Amino acid sequence: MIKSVAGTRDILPADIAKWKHLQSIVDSVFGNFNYKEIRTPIFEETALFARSIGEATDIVSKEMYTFLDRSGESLTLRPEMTAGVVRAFIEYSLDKKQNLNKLYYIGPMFRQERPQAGRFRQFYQFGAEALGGNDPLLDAEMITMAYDILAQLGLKKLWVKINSLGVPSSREKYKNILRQYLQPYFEKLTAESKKRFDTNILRLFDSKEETDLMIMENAPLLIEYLDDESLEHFEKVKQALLAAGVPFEVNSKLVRGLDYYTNTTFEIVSGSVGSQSALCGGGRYNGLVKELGGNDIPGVGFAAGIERILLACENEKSFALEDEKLDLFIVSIEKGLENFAYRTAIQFRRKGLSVDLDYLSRSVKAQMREANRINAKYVLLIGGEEFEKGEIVLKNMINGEQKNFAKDDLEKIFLSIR
RNA sequence: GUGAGCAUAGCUCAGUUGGUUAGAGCAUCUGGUUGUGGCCCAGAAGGUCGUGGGUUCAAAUCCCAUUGCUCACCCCA
Repeated sequence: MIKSVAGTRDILPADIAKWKHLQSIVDSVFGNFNYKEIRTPIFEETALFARSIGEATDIVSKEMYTFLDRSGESLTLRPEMTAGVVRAFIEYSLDKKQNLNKLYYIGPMFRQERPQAGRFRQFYQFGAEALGGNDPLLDAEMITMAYDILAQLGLKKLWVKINSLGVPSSREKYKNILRQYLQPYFEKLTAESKKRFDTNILRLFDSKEETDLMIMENAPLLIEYLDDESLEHFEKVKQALLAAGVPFEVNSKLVRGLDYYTNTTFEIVSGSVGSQSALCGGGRYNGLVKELGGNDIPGVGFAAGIERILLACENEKSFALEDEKLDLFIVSIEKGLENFAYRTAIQFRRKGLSVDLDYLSRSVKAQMREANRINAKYVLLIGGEEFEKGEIVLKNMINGEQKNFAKDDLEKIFLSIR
């Protein structure tokens, strides 16, 4: 048997309602904040991701689905969406059409990692990008939208963590200070952390090893080395979040793995999923548009993992959806009525009712069971004595009441169903 | 890439120290008087016990290999 590829999954009809529910909340919240949807290709030139996300990041160095197409060009299935959105933004000079572009997206992303709870190789994200503004209100707006969407899904166990990474120059200065602090302890670090010392020294803060944690206990914090402007920006973000009533905690150890972040970074974690607890993450990326060949335009954005969010919703039973109902099921009491049944079904369907009928030549009892199984609100019984008299029977499946109608008086039947 | 655990019916799982035709619940299907659902009752169908090898008189059960899945590390959404 051929099965779906590891780390990919099918969303079966039984699960679709949950996805649509989430999507409708996403559309409405982003719409209320005046964000416009953008759709970009699922694959891009490999160089786009290498330049934006960062050559040395895990995503680029070992997780991308990269392939050569038939002309020999290196293409990559998008591992995240910001790069593609910024590419489109530059390609179509969206900054010339309006000063501030507020965009959102929803769709599949691809990363070749080991699957585990809340982590897939094809996974869905929604997210937003605001390009063209450096206002801290926009940073706060991102966090607020993400929080509102999760809250509207009924999630409770949420923690919003925010931090500021400052501008690249102050961050580099700080990294040197951190290196100096760690130098004497280097030999005591775990093997994993020794590696991080070179690749991404900030990550040492979220090591899970006791010995590393003890060493990091007294390490200097980035926030103490922020330039005044970054500090002021961060302060305004916090004020705006307070104004919006979004609970948050400053976590000066919060580091995000993508190279392009500047100033604000944030993450919302859930206590209701496994160890992959970050439901969404994002931050400001003021150098990215320029890095990708555009003008020097600031940006801020976030992405959220839909599978993780739905997992949290499931575990918290955060929302319940009504069973789907069918307006009408048509039961044929005897054979030979196929054309009448079919024509009737089509007429009601074209009037906007959801209608189904038996395609398997089943007994009346089996047809009734089927009507019940699929939650039909009404059943139309055709055939038998009534049919010979020119009548058909409409049965209300909620209260069991039956009513006869002239078989060609579909308008009246339609009105009593609606 | 590293580590651990688990593979029995469509789904969730039982299966005693290896011992007859491998079970249950749910779901499915058929019946319970001619043409009427839900609840109830009766019955049916459905499994080469992941795959391959080995030990044994005898393997779902023990051993080895292999594949798949799950969870965790790394990292991230």
